[in-house]
Order: sequence, then C-alpha cells, then structure tokens
Amino acid sequence: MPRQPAKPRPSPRRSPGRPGRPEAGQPGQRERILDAATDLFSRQGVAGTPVKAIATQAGVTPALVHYYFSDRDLLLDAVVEEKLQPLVAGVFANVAGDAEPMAMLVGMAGRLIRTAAATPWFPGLWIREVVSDDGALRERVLGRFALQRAVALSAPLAAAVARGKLNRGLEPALVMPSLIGLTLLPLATTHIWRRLPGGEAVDIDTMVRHVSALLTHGLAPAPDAGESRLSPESS
Amino acid sequence: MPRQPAKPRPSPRRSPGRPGRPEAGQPGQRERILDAATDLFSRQGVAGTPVKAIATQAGVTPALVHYYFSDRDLLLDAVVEEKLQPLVAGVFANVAGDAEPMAMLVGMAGRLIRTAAATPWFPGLWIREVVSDDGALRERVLGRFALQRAVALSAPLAAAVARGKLNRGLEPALVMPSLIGLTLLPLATTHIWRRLPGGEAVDIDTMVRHVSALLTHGLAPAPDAGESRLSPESS
Amino acid sequence: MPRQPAKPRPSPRRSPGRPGRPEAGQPGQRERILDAATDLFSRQGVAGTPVKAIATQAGVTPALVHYYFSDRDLLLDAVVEEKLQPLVAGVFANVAGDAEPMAMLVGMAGRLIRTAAATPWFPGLWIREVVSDDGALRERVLGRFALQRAVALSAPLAAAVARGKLNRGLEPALVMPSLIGLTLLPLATTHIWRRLPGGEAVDIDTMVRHVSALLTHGLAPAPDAGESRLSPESS
Amino acid sequence: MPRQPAKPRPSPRRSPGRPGRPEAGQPGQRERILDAATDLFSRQGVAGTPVKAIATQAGVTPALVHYYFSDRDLLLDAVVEEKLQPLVAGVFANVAGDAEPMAMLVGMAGRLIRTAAATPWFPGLWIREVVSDDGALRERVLGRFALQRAVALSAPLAAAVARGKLNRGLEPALVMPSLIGLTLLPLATTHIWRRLPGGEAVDIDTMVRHVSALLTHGLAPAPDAGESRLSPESS
DNA sequence: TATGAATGAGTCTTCATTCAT
DNA sequence: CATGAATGAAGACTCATTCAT
Repeated sequence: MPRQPAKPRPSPRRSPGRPGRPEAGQPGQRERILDAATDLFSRQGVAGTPVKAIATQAGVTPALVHYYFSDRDLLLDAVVEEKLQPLVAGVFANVAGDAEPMAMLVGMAGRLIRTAAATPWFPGLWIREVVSDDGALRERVLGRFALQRAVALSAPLAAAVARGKLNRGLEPALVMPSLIGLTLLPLATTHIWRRLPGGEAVDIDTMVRHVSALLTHGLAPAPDAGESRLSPESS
Repeated sequence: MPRQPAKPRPSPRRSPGRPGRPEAGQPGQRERILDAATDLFSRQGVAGTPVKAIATQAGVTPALVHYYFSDRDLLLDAVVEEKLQPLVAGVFANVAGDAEPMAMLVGMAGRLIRTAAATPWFPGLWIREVVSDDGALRERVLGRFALQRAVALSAPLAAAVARGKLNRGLEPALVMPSLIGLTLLPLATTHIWRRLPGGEAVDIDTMVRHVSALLTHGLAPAPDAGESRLSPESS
Repeated sequence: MPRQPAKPRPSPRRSPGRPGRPEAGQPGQRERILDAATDLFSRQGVAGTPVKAIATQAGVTPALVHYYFSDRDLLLDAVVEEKLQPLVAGVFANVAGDAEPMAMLVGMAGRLIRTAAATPWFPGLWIREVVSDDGALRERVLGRFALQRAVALSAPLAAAVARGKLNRGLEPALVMPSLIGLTLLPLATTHIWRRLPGGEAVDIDTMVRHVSALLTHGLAPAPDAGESRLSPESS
Repeated sequence: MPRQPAKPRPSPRRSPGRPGRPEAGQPGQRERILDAATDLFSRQGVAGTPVKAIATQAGVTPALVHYYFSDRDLLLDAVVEEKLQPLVAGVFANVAGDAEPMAMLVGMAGRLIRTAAATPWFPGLWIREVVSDDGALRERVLGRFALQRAVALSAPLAAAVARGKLNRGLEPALVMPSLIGLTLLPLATTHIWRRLPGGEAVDIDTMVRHVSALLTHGLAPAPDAGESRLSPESS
C-alpha cells in the first residue's frame, strides 16, 4: 500500500458494486455485460439500446462497458461471435447435405424451435438485426457464417427438388427463408399470438408439431404425381 | 442571425414555396414527408431514423416535419393509420370466415406477397417494427386493427382444423404467424437469398408458386390417416 | 440513436437568451463564436480548449457551436480561413520579390509586429498551433497559404544573398524563420519580459525599433571583408 | 483532449515518495516514463498527451505512471526539474555578466542551437509549453529558474547598450527574447523550412553560422553614426 | 513492485423540439 | 406556410485516478 500519507481521501468509495454485485465473481463482469447487451438488443433493437442501458442492466458503469469492449461496434462483434455464432453452430450441427432432405429440414426446424425457445433472445435478435434491411448485425452474421451455411445447403436442396425428393413446386433458394420464417418469426411473436384465443395453451412441443406437420406435407413431393414416398434412394 | 432592422417583413400571407419548389401542388409536402418516413423506417428502423433524415429525404426542413406532425410520436401514428392500415385492409379484403379455409389462406398468402412486392417498405416495416418485441409500431398496429383481424380469423381456423378441413397436426393459433413468416420474412430478406446460387432468378410469381406449393400440401388435411409426427427431439 | 424521450414537456422555455444576449444582433452569433474560439485557442491552445469554453465565452450553448460549425474540426478550418488567412495576406500585401530585399524584410518585420500587436491572438496562435510540431493548425496553414508564400520568397532571397545584397553569412532558407522568431516569439512572450526590469516600458514602437536595428545591421552585407565567425562551440 | 482538471493541488506535494527507489534495472522504469513524457509533450503538447500515451510509449501501464509520479501534475514538475532545468543550466553555464556582451550573446546562441539540436524535444517543448501564453510548464519554469536567469542578465545588457557596447537601437529587455526567437523557433520548425528549396541541405553548423552572422552584425554597435530607423509603418 | 479492474467527471456530438419571424 | 436559430437532454467515448491484489 504505497499511498499512505497525505491522502486526500475524497470519497469513501467502499463497495463499488451495485445491489447484487458479483461478490467473488462467478458470472464474470464481461459476461454479464455481454448477456445484458444480447438481451437488450433482442428486445429493444440495437439502435434503441444505449450503452448506459446495457451497463445498468449489468450492474456496472458505462465506462466499464468501454473498458471491456472498447467500442459499441466491437460489442456488436462480440455478441455475434460469442453469442450468435455458437448458437447457429448448434442448430447446424450434424447437418449433412447427403442426408435425406426431408428429415434434415424437419429436423433443423425442430432444432431451431427448441434452440430458440431455450435462448429467448435468439428469435428477436435474428428477426430484427439479422434479417432486417439495415440490421446492425446483418453483414457481420452473413459475412462470417450464415451465408456460407446457406450456400452449402443450396446445392443439395436444388438437387433434391430436381430429383423429386422434395415438392417440385418449391423454389430451392426459398426453402431456407421459409424455414426461418416458419420458426423464428412465430417465436419472435409469441407475445402476440399468445393473446389470441387458444394461444395461451401453445407450448414448445405444440409448436414443433405444428411446424412439422406443415413442413412434412408441404415439402414432401406431391403424392399424386406418382412418386412414392421414399423411393429406393441412390446417393 | 445578423438580420438588421431593415427587414423586408413579408406580408402575413406570403406565397409559400421558394423558387424552384414544387409549389403547393401535386406531391404534397405532408405526403412527401410521410412517404419518406415510411421508407426510412422500413429500411433503418424507427429508432435508427432521425427526423432530420426524414426531412432531408423529403426535401424539407426538420421544422416542417414538426409543423405537419407536431411530434415524432404522432408521425408514427400517421404512418400506421395512413400507410399500414390501408395496406392491411387490402390484404384482408373479401376474406370471409365462411370461405373454404384452404383457398382463403393460400389466397391471402398470395395477396400478401403481391402486396408486399408492390410496396417495398411493407415487409421490412412489419418485421422490424410490428413483429419485433419492442417494435415502435407494435402496440399501435395490434391495438388498432391487427389483433381484431387475427381474432376474427381464429375461430374459423380452429373449426376447420377440428373438422378436418385443415391438416390436423396444425395449431390454429399458429396458422397466421406461419403465414406471415412464410411470406413477409422471405420478402424482407430478398437481398440475402438473392445472393445465393439460383436466387437471382427468383421473381414474384416464383415466390407465390413456392409458398402456394408449400401451403397447399402443408395445410391440407393428410391424405391418409397416418399423420406424420416429428419426434419431439430426443434430447 | 435511441429517441422517444418520454416527452414530459417540463419547462415553458420562454426567453432563450442567457444574460447579455445579442438582442438585435450586431456582432453576429457566428462571428462571436469564431472570435471566442480564436482567442481561446491562442491563449490555451487548441487541445486545451473545449467547445464548451468557447461557447461560454461567446455566450451561447455548445450545441450552437455545432450548429454553426458542425464540427470541432471545421471550426478549426474556419479559424484558419476567416481569421489567419486574411491576417497573413495583410502582412504579405505588396511584398514583391523584386524590391530591395533589405527594405522588404525590415518592412515585413515591422508590419508583422504591428499586425500582431493589433491582433493579440495572432502571435500566440501562430507559435503554438502553427509552428509547433503537431500544431493543430499547422498543416492547414502550411497547405493553404503559408508554404507557397515562403517558397515564393525563397528564390529572391537566395539570389540576394548570392549577389551580396544581403549578408553572405546568412542561409536563405533560414531568413524567414529568423524573421518569425524575431517578431512573433517576443510578441507571444510579452507577458514574460514585461516582468523584467525595464520591460514594462517597452511599447510597440520600441519593439519595431529594436527589431529594425537588429535586422538592419544583421541582414545587411558586411561593410568590410572581415566576417565574424562564431567558433564552433568552445566546450 | 482538454485536460488540466482545475488543479486544486490540495496536498502539500511531497517528494513523490517512491517507497523503494527504482535503481534496479538499467533503463529505469521511472526514467523511461519521464523520457516518454518529455518526448510526447514536446511533440503533441501537454494538453494533447494523455497519461496512457506516455505509458504506452514507455512500455508500462498507466497505473505505473501514477505509481511513480502520483499525479499528472507532479509528472510535469518532474519534467521541469529533471529535464528542462539541467538543460537550461548547461546553456547558461559559465555565462558571466562581466564578459564581453557580444561574445556572450553569440556564444549563448551557439550553445542554445547545439544543445537544442542534441536534445530534440527541447525547442518544441519550450516553444509550446514555456513560451506560450498558458503553457503548461510556463509558471513552473519561470518561477524556478528562467526568470532569475533573465533578470541576472538584464542589468549587464542594459549597461552594455548604454555604454555603446551593443547596438544602441536595441532594447535591452528584448535581447533575450530575440535570442530565443532566433534560435529555438527555427529549430522547432525544422520540419517546415526543410521543405523549402535549399532547406534540406541546412545542418546545425549552417544554422549556427546563420545566426552568428545575423547577431554579430545585428547586435554590434553601429559602425557609423547613421543609424537605420524603420519608418513607423509605411502605410 | 505492478497491474487489471473500476469509475466520476468530462468532451464531442446528435437529436427532438420550440419559437420568432 | 416555412424556416433559421437556438437549446436541453442525451449518447458515445476518453481520461485521470484509485484500489485490491
């Protein structure tokens, strides 16, 4: 303690933490900020969330947000890399182009719904800031991982449609957007349709069933065209 | 600022426009502002669009925006009432609960797509500011017309599912969200999937066909008794 | 970005002006700000002068400074263009390379001193922000007018030294810096040497006489061949 | 940028109280910081140099700067005492009032130039922070050693002028400022006039010769009675 | 001896809004 | 009708400084 003598001692400044401070530090200050940012961004939008709001929700000073992330922009980077990217990786995990396309798509839809349900900030953030035109995360997400994932899926899907393994009326390039629209958008609007009659009873399993039903029949090749379901398969 | 005493002092009723202005006629100042606001809101989000940007795009001063709309908040009201509401009314036009549910839904999807394609600001605005959690227009839209429209549709849909006129795996409360997700979200992300292989060739008709195909089979009652059920994710 | 300030409409906000407001407006708000900026920059340095200080001295709000100058940087531009440039132009007025070099230089020194004395901010600003290494106005001033003025003078001076119309011991490239050093630096340090014995009595005319005396003999060609050479440091 | 946080200077300002003096490593942490500070102050100005920049250049943490110097203000003190003061002492070394004034002044000019050339931070720091109006080091330097040095010189110079041992047109109180202006200002502006034609070839010896030539003739008593007088403003 | 963490007090800048003209 | 001028309130970011370790 080198500062003994003529210490001005302006303010007592004892316990720096706001109520509910981390004590020892399990959550990790940086983590708390990142969580708060992700949450607020998903609820109020990036443009609608001042750094101060993030700091407040994390129980820190705005200056500390800059201390850890330097920049509002780098904070966005961190959200994409440390929050979104892992999540998307989870959804795409063990998705192989060679699998049965129907199963793959329905499976991905289910995983998307369950993932999103377990990570409440996901659908809102994606809808608002990735999908939207000038979404603050859009280019980051597309450039870093989303686009390549979509591209990787595009050839198999086109082939599946061409070979009649998927409904021939489908447009391959629109399959993924349809999937997103069918899963994340309803999830992002839970608060809305819950207000509808019958809506309050809908749970995640119901949702998975609904989307599965829609996709199973909607994506499948038309039964009357003479194509039997699950023809011999030759990969 | 340095206006000396000898000020011209124009008469109380001066001719409005400066030279080279659109005069009082065709476009309408107020209309231009409203258009600019709608467009910018849809592209940059409400929170991301300052009044000044709207004024600039409309070719007027920020003060004039206040002159016509008093308030940023009332400008939002105007956008909802004069832009969104008529559009939604168009989509729901001659939708009757008594019609064949399949035809009604597929028809509405088609109308949604065509309407949105003809009104580029629509999908973006809806996705960002109506659907999103704290969307700036959300409560306005829900409270004024969207909710009651959805409610009106909810009973017939539930009945149709119950009576087997729609796929039994569907959840009535989720039919409308699915419809929105299947139409507006892909439309809002045109810029994205256009970059995918095969995406650049997709036009509106293709899109209508794609969604129709998906819905026609996806919503229709299962042709056979064996209902496809997705296993609830064996986690 | 985040707008929507929860309009409480707190204060009636009547008379905007602070004490001593311009009333009719002789000085001109913009002019007042520019004057304040120039003055403060010269006294405290550019880096040491917050916009708020300028605003306060001008009797306005910081926001108004931005209203007129957009940017701290553009304010610097304005200071250079509207304050420094005219002043320098005045000093260099009717300076012709063809004139007798002695008379020209001594005349310029005199004009520099009188100009600077009449414009108290000039020497300080020049010394601190033009001459100094990372001076905030340096590149602006050099790039826009100072360098070309110096270059224009450089050939005639070299010729004059070569032809013996100026002291042969002089280095042409150093003549202008010497002139500046002999005039602006003492002027910038008035407050210092005024404290010295005999200093309080020195006025502008005395200063002009002093510099003229020094230059008249210092610049003039040596009357006799015996050129004084300083021994290279007798350490 | 604008620093200088209203120095209340509450503490008695003791010797920084380094708990155990550095003396460990060769370069010396403290020395490195002091060097970095001096260098940066001279190039960017005191107000334009954050502690962090000093720390970075010295390869340490900002906290360590405070550890050694307690305070930004005390760091300035240290720069003055440990850097500027010794340098100035060197320039004034063996300057005696009784010497031949001409030789003393020309000698001092030469020593000033050579000193400054060997210590690149000197001219800039002096010009910017000692000479300038609110220079951050000004009062420190004047109060501690510069003023008394100048005062000590002032009587002999006045006597020399009075006795005709120096040019009678000179103003004694202005001799030292002229000397500073003639030496340090050109040195501080090396980067500028080096860009002029002929400037790139100028070296220290040339500079010494130039100033010596100017001073030798400029300071010397007029060889003839006809004293050149500059007309008071040739308008 | 040294530092990472943390913060209060600024600094620059933007914005919605008002008002006299 | 329309606008230039003006401002209070915020927003992002920086900085000197402190402190526990």
